[in-house]
This record gives sequence, structure tokens and C-alpha cells, in this order.
Amino acid sequence: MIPEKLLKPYNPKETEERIYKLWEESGFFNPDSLPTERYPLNAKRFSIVMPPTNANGSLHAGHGLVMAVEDIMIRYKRMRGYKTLWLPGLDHAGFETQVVYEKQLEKEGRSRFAIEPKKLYEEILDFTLNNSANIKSQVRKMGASCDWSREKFTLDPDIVKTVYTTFKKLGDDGLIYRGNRIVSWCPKHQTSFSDLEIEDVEKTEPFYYLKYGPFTISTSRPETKFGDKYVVMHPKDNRYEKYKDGQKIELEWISGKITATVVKDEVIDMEFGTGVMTITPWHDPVDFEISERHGLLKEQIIDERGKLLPIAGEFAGMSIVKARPLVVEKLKAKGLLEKVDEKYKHVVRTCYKCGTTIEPQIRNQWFIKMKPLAEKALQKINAGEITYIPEHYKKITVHWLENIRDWNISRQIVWGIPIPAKICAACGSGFIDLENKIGTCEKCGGELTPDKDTFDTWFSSGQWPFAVLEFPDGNDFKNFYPTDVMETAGEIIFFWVARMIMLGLYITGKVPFKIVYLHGLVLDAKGQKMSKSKGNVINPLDLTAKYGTDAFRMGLVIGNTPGTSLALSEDKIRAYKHFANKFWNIARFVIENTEGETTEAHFTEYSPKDAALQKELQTALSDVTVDMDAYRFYLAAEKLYHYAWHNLADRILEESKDILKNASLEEKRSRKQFLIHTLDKILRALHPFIPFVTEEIWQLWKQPTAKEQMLMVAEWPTAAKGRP
RNA sequence: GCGCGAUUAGCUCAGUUGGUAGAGCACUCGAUUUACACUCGAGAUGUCGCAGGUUCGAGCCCUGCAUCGCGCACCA
Repeated sequence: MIPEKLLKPYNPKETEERIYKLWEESGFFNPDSLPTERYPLNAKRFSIVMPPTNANGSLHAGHGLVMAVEDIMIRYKRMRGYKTLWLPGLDHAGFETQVVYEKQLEKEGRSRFAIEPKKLYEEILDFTLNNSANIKSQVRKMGASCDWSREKFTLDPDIVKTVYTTFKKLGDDGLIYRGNRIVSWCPKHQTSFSDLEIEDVEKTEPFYYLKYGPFTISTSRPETKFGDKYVVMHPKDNRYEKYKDGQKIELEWISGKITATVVKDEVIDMEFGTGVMTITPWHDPVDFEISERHGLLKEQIIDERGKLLPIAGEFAGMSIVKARPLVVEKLKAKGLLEKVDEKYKHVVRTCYKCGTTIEPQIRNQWFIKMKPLAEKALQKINAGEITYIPEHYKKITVHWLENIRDWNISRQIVWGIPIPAKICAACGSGFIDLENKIGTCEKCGGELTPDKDTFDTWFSSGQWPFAVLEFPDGNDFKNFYPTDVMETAGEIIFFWVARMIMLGLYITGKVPFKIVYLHGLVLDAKGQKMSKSKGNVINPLDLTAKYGTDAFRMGLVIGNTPGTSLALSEDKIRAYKHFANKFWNIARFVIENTEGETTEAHFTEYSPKDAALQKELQTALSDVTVDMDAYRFYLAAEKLYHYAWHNLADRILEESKDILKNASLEEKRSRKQFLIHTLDKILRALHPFIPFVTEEIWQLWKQPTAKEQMLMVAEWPTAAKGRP
């Protein structure tokens, strides 16, 4: 009897939840619970650690792509007999989450700075936990066959322990230092950043030429110049030959008479402006370096909120934005303003989140010396131990690693893993202290207080692969590390991927993954970046509800080459909904027309015509397998789509109508066997891409009596092997 | 300034090692008690950014240029 359900159109809504439950309850998402007959103890293993989802919102289209692509990899390998582990996780996403939460506070008319830190932490934790439940159900809706029993969160005690151990080891190896160094500071968020959180924006602003004693100096930031008492020029600049290094000059400046000191330094570009500049070491990285080289005094002009300090005289307490025109006015009144170039183009460093101009500040922070870590990573990458898909990301990574800078890992926010260190109130020294053992400052005997800062979130996620696999003693670490593939967004290649390689190598001695597969952004139908303010955000759940998850997955995968952005249009997804239904009907035709025919696994009496078709199918399948092994899912999916629709349905099924009606008994039997055989193979081959509809058809058709007979753990339809 | 991509049909994009240019959507004409209207058949649409070069043969390899996008960079 043909199952009643097959007579109606395919209904994803009715199917998906039930099928996912079937899979999940089988336990087969867990590599340890796979049927031992097909997956013996010595079976090959395949593992992917899922990029931990930021627990501060809900799934967006980009997550949809992650889930689709990684699930395809995992399902494919599982069908090929690998014990597959796909380990899901959530990221507290320190600063990112804090920003999201602060926006919410703003709407409520509250400010993070008015909330007691402990209370704020509790609130954000609640917020995060609320989101996580939601996110997890969304990941399930995408059909992700990940092992929920191994799920991890970046704030889990064992992860934190690993992070602390790494911090300690870095310290013991002399790779961590606490330095009073210039850092990038966002006055709005009031935290420091690493160089990656900075966005360079080209701006056109007035450029002021100011009289500084006998010199003319130029600046785009007159409001920072109050404390400038060093005037710097190139030692070989003939124009200023008569001024000697260290020479004192009395001159009239913004707030009155000062004594300036001449400094000669080779960083000065003689061609630029007048070849003379004054320096503001507390608030400019170049100036900081100069003052370090020459042992000059440094003075803070701007506070943490971006307001001027008492040194600015009558401007004290003013924000720099307000102060600038007033300072210019005063300079003008004093006759110190020589000229203004109104259209000066230059690069301004801004906070990547809020666009506020970065105000560099000198702060005592924890830094990691990156050079030694980067060198090891470069060796492995250059030796080809990591394959990049697409390839050009390798060059980008190498370039970044070769020019790496030290990593400031201190963040002045509450939402994160606290830095396990003590700070001396008297001398500012810091001591890594995991066991709360150090009582007084080892340098000056001063009193110690716990470090109030938290780690940069990437410091913890940078250790994710070995941390979640429970390095060093976990069985998972032995069985699944290094992982096979790291699939994530090309956007975070430095933030995350490169750092995982460095930290993974440093701690375990091995690269954390063999293949890096990077996908591009998911854009809207017009190719524009999705953003809440533009109102063009596509919610994956709306699309899966409307067209089914299988259609959504196909739409994300086909025509999407790694590394390239994808414009996601609803038309495209609708087209693959049609495909799911088409395939449903192919199955219905085959099942209806082969009723009563027993399946013979190795049928040998094909008619010449069917033998040819059989060969054609084999070729198509091995071709697809080659693509699968080469991670060309966009091609594999398209080929299967084409075969199923335009070969199987349009050609083979159409001509079968005549054969099944009019041909000889032998020919009929041959065709029926071929149809059964083909449907079986195509169901298997399409399963990684459209898991729900294929499993549903499989269940209706084969009516398996044991969970081991699910399509999810069935064998891939060809033994052919592509390139590794 | 240095580096990395992209440029192929009206739109969005494929094109794996060089061998007669492809898909989806859109478009035109036709079919209809059908496995499927979430359908089928037929069709139109391309100097593959430009200029050279290598080759029997180039969308693909090499050189240069243009346009767009991105990343990196301490010029006050």
C-alpha cells in the first residue's frame, strides 16, 4: 500500500520537528552511540567544533549558513562511516554582549555606570541564559545534527579553568607582561581594545597651523595640545640645524608661558607640513613611542570619558568635541593660529561598535607577546599543515601574522571571565594568582587588590577547540583533536581563526584544525549588508517556516562559493521548496509504480537501456562524491538537483510511463529495479543537503523497524573517492 | 602607501586539471482530467571589464590598465 501521506504535497511544517526528534532520540548525534556494526571502535573519526554562538540575540541568516554547511559536512562523513562529532557551544561574547545589553539599558533610561558591577553581571547573565534557550531551539530547527550532550558555554567552570591555566602558562613562559602602555580607548564604552576592534575611517577635517615659539606646528586636534612641551624635528633637517637636541625654549602657548624642549627623532617626516611637531605622549601612539625613546615626561590631558582635565584651564571638564572650536578661538585671539587648511583628509581611528573616535590612553594592562606565538603558527601554515578554503585566506593570514602586534587582553567591562590577578595599589604591579595565594606586592610590599578587568572574549574563544575537547586528559581530546574542519566567517579570520591556531599550537603542540573553511557574508536580495537600522534583516526562522528548512539550506548552499558573499533572495528559496516537493513526487511515482516489486540489492538483469542509465547514475554520483571530498558543496548540490529534476524526473520517469505500460515483462522488471535502485541512491546522496524530506521519504518507503536503519546512518551511495 | 578579491545572460551567481559558454529567478510561445500547476515542452538573451602575450586551442595561464569592494598601515 502506498503511504497515504505521499499522496499529499510535502509538508515541511508537519515533518521537521518529528524527524528531528527521531534523530535526536536515536542518540546518533553522539559519536559514542553510533551503531557499532557500521561504526566499530577503530572507525575513522571526523570532528568539527561549532563556532560558539553569541548568546546575545537570536539566530541570523549567517548562522543559518554555518548550520547548513557544517551539517552537510557532518552528515556526509557520518554516512561514509566516520564517527562524527559536531560539538555545539555558546559564547558569552564579552564586549559584544555588553554592548547589546547597554543599548537595552539606554532604552530603559539606565546606564551601566550607575549599576553596581556585581548586579550588572547578574543581569547580563540572566539575559544571556534567556537567549541561549532560544538559540538552541533555533539550531535544532536548522536540522543541525550536533552532539547536544557535549554542549559547552565559554563561562562553564571547566572552560574557565582551561583559560586560567593558559594565562598562567603564558605568564610562566614570559609571554605575558603588564605594561603601562598606550592602548586604544573608547570614551563611550570606557574600555580598551586590541588593534582589531579599531576601525579606520577616512575623514575630512580642518587642519590647524599653530605658532609654537619660533616654529610652526600643525595639528587636526588643537584641543589636545595643552600639555605639549616637546618639539620634535628630524636630526638631519637643515632648516632646524641651529636648534640642538635638549635645547630649552621659552614660548607663549595656549594657557601662558611654557618652557619647551627640542627633541631630535628620525620618525619625523621632513616632507610633511613644516617638518616640526609637538607631542602628546599620553594620547598618541607615535608620540608615546618618541617619549619612550627619549625618556620624556607624559601627561594626561583627557580623562576616561573623553573630557578635558584641569590642565586645560578654563576648558577643563569639557568634552573634546565641545572644546575644539573654543580652543581654536582662543588660539586665534592670542595670535597663535597661523592658518587653517579646511579640507584635510586623514584617517581617524574609531570604535568598531559605536564609531566614537578612539582616544588613546596610557593604562596599565595585560599584554601577550605575540611574536613567538605567531612564528610557530607561521611555520605550520607555511609547511602546509592547514588547508585554507578558499586558498587566498592563507596569504591574508600569513601577512597578518608576519606583522603581528602584542595583544592587549584586558577589558574594563564586567561581562567576561575575570582576570585571575592581583594588582598593587602602590606601584601598579600585577601578579597572576590562580589560587589566591599572593598576599602582598612582591616588588614593593604594597597592598594588593584583585584585578577588576576581564579577559578579551577572544582570549577564551581562542582556546575553544582544545578547551571543549577537555585538554589534556579528556578522551575527546585524544579521539578528536586536532579537529578536521573549522568552518566560520571570513570576517573573523584574525579575531578568532589565527588566534586559535596560535593558542592551540602553544598549549597542545598541534594545530587545532586541518582545514579552515571560510564563508562570506549573507546579504539581502539586493546584495546589501543586513542591518536592523536598514530594516532588511532576514530572519531564518521566517524562511524555514514559509518554505521549509530543506529549501532554506539549499538556497544558502547552491551558488555560494566559499569566501564570497551571498545575496539571499526569497525567490531562490522558493525555487528549492519547489524542488523538495518535486522530489517528494519523484518518490511517490517510484513507490507507486514499483509496488509489490521486491528490492534486489544486486540486480544484474538490466535491459541495455537501463544498464546505460545505471552507468550514468554511477558517473553522476562519483562526480558528486569528488565534489563532496573537495568541499565543493555548491557544485555537488547543484549537480544532484539537476540529476533528480532534469534526468530522473523529466527524462527517466517520463519514458518509464510507457515502458511500465507497454514493454515486455523483462523490461518492466528491469525498469522497476532501476527505479528502486535510483531512488535509494539519490535519497542517500541528497540527505546531507535536504535531510528532512529525504529522511521522511525513507521512513515512509522502507518503514524501518530499528533506528539503525535510519537514512541518517545509511551508507553513502558510492564508494568512489575524490581528492582528499 | 602595501596587500587581497571581484568584473561572465535583464537580476543573483556557477564554471573543479586550458578543449563547442551554464544554473536559478525573470521573459516569450505552447501543452493540460497529471507522480508533481510547487507541472511539462520549446525558445530568446553573452566581443566572459579593456589591451597585449603564451598555446593547435584561453572565461580559465602570463603582463599591463580600468572600475568596484575589502583588509592592513603611528605621517603630526
